[in-house]
Amino acid sequence: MAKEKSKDTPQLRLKALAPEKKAQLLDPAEKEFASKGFIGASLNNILREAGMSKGQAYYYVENKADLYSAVCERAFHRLFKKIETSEFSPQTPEEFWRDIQIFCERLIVALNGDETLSALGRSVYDSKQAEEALSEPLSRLQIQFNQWVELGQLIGAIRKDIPSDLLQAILFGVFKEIDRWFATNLSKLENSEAMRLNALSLELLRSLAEPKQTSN
Amino acid sequence: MAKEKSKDTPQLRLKALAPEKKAQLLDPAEKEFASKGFIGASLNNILREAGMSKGQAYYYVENKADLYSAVCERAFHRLFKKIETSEFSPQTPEEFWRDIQIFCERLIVALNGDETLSALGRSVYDSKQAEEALSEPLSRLQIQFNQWVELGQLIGAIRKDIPSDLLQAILFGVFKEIDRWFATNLSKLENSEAMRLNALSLELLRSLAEPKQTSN
DNA sequence: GACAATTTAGACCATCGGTCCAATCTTATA
DNA sequence: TATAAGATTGGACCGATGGTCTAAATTGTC
Repeated sequence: MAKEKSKDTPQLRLKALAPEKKAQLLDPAEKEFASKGFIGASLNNILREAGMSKGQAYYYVENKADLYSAVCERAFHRLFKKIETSEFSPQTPEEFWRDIQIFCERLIVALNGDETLSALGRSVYDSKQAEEALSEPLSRLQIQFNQWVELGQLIGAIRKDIPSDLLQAILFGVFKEIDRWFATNLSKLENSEAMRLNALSLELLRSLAEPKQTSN
Repeated sequence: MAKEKSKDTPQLRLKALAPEKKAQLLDPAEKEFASKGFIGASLNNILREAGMSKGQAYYYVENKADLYSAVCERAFHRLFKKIETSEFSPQTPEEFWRDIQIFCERLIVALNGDETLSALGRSVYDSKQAEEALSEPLSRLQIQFNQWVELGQLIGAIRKDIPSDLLQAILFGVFKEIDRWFATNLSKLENSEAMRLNALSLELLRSLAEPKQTSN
């Protein structure tokens, strides 16, 4: 008794599931979430598409938010496998910002090559609920981000006069708006103009984060 | 026949409604939207609270989004009556940014004095749907904002190397994140620190919007 | 082959925003 | 004042939503 097989939570059961069966649920879910957003996505639709009964799905997933989270985690891994982050250990502000630039470029390339992925990414902004559903993976991302910021501060690439979570929020906010703007306006843009704005955007982020020249 | 009394749309009927009856619907609605957000708010709840039947409510309001919009418009007027915008015709960048600062200070004071109002304001970020529901008043706001930006560009207070809608989105985004951060962190802050960060935030916005020193 | 544990199907639930129309209440006209 | 026409209201009803529950089917074990 009490075999402790520990498959007693939906999340663990999902993790232990055969890949093709996992995909049977997550693939249609990803398509639906990416195209309709978190709130607009219909669970019933997804299940119909997946050919799966409610009882079955809810055996592997806690609720809609949990399904969304699972979908996003999978997509997230897919993205990071594409980016294959190289080592990141800059010694000077110049190196720091060069590395950041390289990372951003890779990110952009990766996202451009996978429309579903980037649509899914943008779906985070669909609603508070979507953001809450991803609070766990997002906070992991934030920790990573924080390490970068701390490193940047250590070598003088990033200002110290703003609470780091506020700075972080601002940078994320700017990044988000730029991302959104490009997502809706890229098609109308000359290629050269697009590249100019791209470079400019990064400079904008940099100018926000850099220490003010006066002191510090 | 065809008397053209023109009360044939819910919006017009609502506008023509006796103030106290209008309040009977909008007051509970405002409370609900402010505390639960656009999506979380329950129409049935609001109607129960208002002591109003569905048929009645839908006679004065097109749908949930329309009700939300009406609530926000009313709150918006309330806010602007508090701010009483003075004339705005700066001649130099210094004057421009001073005026902006004055405006921001008034805005902050006004919002601090009305928690429901600021909660309602923040509810715009609840979801895409909320934003869409307010697209009309928001676009009016944007026109106003654009005029400021154009004026600022004319007198050299605002950069011209970024498409103005992108710049606008970025500034709004930063403003939003700062607002959010203060909303959740203000209580933990020393008063002097709060004031320092407040001034710093404005400088941040300014540094984003100002022309780069090198050229124009 | 028998027993226990895991897995599945899908009826069922409350609630949601929204529709509809018969009943009532106002108003204008004759 | 009687009546017809319009404005207003109540609330039953609708399809769809995310979520629950349980009896049955399947699988694993000895």
